[in-house]
Amino acid sequence: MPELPEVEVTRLSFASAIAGAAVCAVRLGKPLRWPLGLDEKRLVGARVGDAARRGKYLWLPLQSVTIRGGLLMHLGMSGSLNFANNTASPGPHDHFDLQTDRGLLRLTDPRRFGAVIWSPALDAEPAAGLLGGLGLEPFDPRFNGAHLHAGLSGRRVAVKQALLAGDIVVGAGNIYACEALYRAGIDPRLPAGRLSRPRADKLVAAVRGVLAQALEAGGTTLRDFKNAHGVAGSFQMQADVYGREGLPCRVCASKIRRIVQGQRATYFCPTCQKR
DNA sequence: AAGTGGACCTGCTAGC
DNA sequence: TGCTAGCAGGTCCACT
Repeated sequence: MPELPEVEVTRLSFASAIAGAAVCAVRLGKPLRWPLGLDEKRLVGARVGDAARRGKYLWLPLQSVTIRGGLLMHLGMSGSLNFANNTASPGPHDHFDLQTDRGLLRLTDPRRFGAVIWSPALDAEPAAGLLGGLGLEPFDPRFNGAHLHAGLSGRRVAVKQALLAGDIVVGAGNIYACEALYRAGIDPRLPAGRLSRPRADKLVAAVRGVLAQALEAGGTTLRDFKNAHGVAGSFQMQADVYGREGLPCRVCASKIRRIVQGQRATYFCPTCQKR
């Protein structure tokens, strides 16, 4: 489900409401991708700080007299967070509850590819080892044509897969990688190392543009994405290629094609996007 | 080192 | 109507 816009929309929808809250209880459901890494009772009494985001990870600082660190959360493919006052009893897919004096933060994740991990760090950067290989944030000014071009150079994988890998720039998942390449007029099959410097500039702008627009639309809701207040996103209405196999390109009316790259679906316009 | 494929888990949809 | 195969927004890990 969640690419950067969805994660950021989620963060923005509950961060200010939960900041300063005190943890009253914690409930764990079925196992997620990794264990919490701490006896959950130790979180009780901790104060919640300002929620942050790095890539598709959320960072929730927690501090008490006995602990100091935070929860690194990932929504995987099917996860979503809800923050509300009413304490409905947990459903079969609710696998993490953080009950606070200001409401219940609940992770719902049917496929359980998501994670909630305790990390004794002061911020998300050094947390766990999971963030180590991440590339730049897409809105970081250092993410520019030169950086992208250098990151892609020498790589023989398709540019779409290189974008998805997240070691150059984070945040663009399968939907937005397809959309960005379409906007930049780049064939997703182009070997990464063959992307020219001018086209790298275009791709940087396209990645930013697509993510910014999706952010504004509240993210993409293909089946079940909702922000922490249960509101769906609407970017899917604006997608030019993703999920539009066989439909006419909005620019040239060619049929949008679907191929598979690295076991993931890729959608593109065979006319507008060139090698 | 970079590239590839498998793994994790559940639910929904299309097709027979 | 009911079963099955295939597919889904992510990303780590083992292996070549």
